[in-house]
Amino acid sequence: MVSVATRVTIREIADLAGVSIATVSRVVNGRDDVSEETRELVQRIVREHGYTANRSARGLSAGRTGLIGVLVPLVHPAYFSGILSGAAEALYEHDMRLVLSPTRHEHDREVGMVDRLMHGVTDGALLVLPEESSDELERLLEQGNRFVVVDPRSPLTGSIPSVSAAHASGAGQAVEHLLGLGHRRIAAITGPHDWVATEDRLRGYHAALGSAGIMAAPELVVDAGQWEIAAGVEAAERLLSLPEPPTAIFAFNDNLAVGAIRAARSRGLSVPEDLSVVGFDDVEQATVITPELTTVRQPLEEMGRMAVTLLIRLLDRQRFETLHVELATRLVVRDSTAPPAS
Amino acid sequence: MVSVATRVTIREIADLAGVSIATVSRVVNGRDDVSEETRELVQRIVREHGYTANRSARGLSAGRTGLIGVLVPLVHPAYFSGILSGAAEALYEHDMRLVLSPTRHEHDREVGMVDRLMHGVTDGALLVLPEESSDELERLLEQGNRFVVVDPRSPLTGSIPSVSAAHASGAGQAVEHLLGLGHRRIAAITGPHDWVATEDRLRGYHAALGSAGIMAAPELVVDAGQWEIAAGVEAAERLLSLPEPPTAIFAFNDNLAVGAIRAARSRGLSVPEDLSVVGFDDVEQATVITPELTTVRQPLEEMGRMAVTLLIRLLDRQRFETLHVELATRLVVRDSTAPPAS
DNA sequence: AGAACTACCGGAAACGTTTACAGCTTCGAC
DNA sequence: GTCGAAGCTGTAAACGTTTCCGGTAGTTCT
Repeated sequence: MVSVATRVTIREIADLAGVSIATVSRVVNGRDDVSEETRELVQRIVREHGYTANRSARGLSAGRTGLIGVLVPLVHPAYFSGILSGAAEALYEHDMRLVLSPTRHEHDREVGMVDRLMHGVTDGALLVLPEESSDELERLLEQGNRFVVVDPRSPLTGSIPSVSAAHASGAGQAVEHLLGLGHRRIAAITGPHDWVATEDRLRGYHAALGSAGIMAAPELVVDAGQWEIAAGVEAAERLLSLPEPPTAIFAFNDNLAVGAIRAARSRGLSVPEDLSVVGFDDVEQATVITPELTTVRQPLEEMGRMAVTLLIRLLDRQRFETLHVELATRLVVRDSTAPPAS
Repeated sequence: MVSVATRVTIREIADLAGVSIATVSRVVNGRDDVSEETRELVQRIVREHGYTANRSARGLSAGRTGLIGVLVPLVHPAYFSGILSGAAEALYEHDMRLVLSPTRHEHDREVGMVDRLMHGVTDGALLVLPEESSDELERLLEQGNRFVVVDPRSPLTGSIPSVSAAHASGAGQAVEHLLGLGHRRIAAITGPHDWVATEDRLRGYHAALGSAGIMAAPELVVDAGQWEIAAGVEAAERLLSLPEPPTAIFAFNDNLAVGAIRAARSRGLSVPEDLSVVGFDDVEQATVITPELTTVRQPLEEMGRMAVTLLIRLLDRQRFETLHVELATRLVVRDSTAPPAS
């Protein structure tokens, strides 16, 4: 019963096949300088014994571990799970694995973590919503670390590879949808103003209004300052107590939209009859609340997959041509929007 | 710009400190057979150069990689993210890392994955909600794999270490709460009947009713067969169209509870005035819906942490006396419950 | 004063791979 | 019939640690 389970090594496979370990290694790694019959023989033995190369040994010898670190703030579960699952799946297809490193709140730890993570543990990393400044990231890159930023929080300088969603275009779609329904007084509840997501969505909002020939009223744009429900409630209350309140609110994420709906309800307004609300993100909760939320879907899984693709390319060839990828967003129309009351 | 960034090795630290690599290794690993002054000298140099042991090398040499795998079905994001973040944090405190392996739908892959994961990659694993039968798990254990099961889906036989939530006690609390409000016709919407979670919660439900001297009416227990919202809607509709409908529903998870609320609302019943609803899990969504859901909180983070504790004990060969840990659940009273209409 | 510890440290062998290099065939061309 | 090239394979040197084993110096005991 004490099967100590000492795993089968390349040595044993080699002996069994009557070849050298070098040959086994070549077969396992798909090199092409092996004769067809040797290859088949070795492959059969490998299969029969369920041999897989010891990753530590491979890591030591070849300098690549097949592990990718993912630094992600666990505070946004609904958001990060999409990215993670996309990334994990894409990595799996390359026989690589994902090492999860939750970046808690403490900033100072973060930059050191990338560093530590890389050393002898992972070949590269995905940084999701990093706190780091562009400068710090640039420095990491120059030190030879290989990573891709997913959904940068601050604008990035040229050479840092990144994947993000088409914030502006998504915001545009949202506003156009509301315009199409006949709304003219369309408010915006924005997130923290130093986030790329906020700035780009704001740009999209203004652009859409502008090309419909509408001047955005400054009092209709309120800064929630965060992404949480409570902030959404508060911002919406400000909007709804205006002398001439909006007939529609575009909230810059789903949480804020939920807050807006709550604020409306507590004033006796019903959504969407008296007020239309659009969110952004399309997290799971969007379909849980009533009415189900019209919102802009971020392609989270796809972002994860794309980030992996970029990173692997980065690791293979040393030079990286495509630096920044922006993935399309799409408006999902549900029940929280309708033509204005009048 | 081609700073190849060759990391500092133990060799260099040793040279710098004028000692052998063996001594550096001892210091770094906190062995006690090093003189105080040598230790301090080495520690200073290590700190100055930011040296960390290459994990691949350590893994090869010592047979331990400091990585543990977590097999988790990514289909339940709200649920797993709590466990993951608890586990990751606990691991971090032991300077270990978490390798994420999403177990998609394909069952056959799962058992092989544990196996593959262990070999030269991780020292052990956490299996969250495994599909495997107790027998298969037992076999894995005997092959020398070290793992802890988190929230077993099927009942486990003796020797498999596991962490789970106090399903029965939580269910009891929920029912007692409803009884305390004055409810007598309390229905249950159960999950898939072969899950431990379902069976235990059912046991708690019956026990609480029983000790209040109430015989559970069989027609008040309906099997949703899954954990999704749609199933909850359907089950609740069956309950509400009974000749003598319940005044309260205990749904076996939050999704089902959301479904129940929807079903009630679409019949013109309002929650909690006409119908009380209690959920189970306390996922993020519970606070998003209106009314906010009264529900039984599972200590997800704590489960993750505890699983790590158990696993690390298992790896250290400190023989483990406690095989199965059950963590307490706690009723969180919010707005979806109230005294019956009378 | 010698023996027996103890505390500390270094040498060197492992750990399981990858890969540069060299060696052996075989074959076509001259 | 020799030469070079091409195709295949084996040898052995890395990769960066941990840890066993042995050695030296100092200390205590008898």
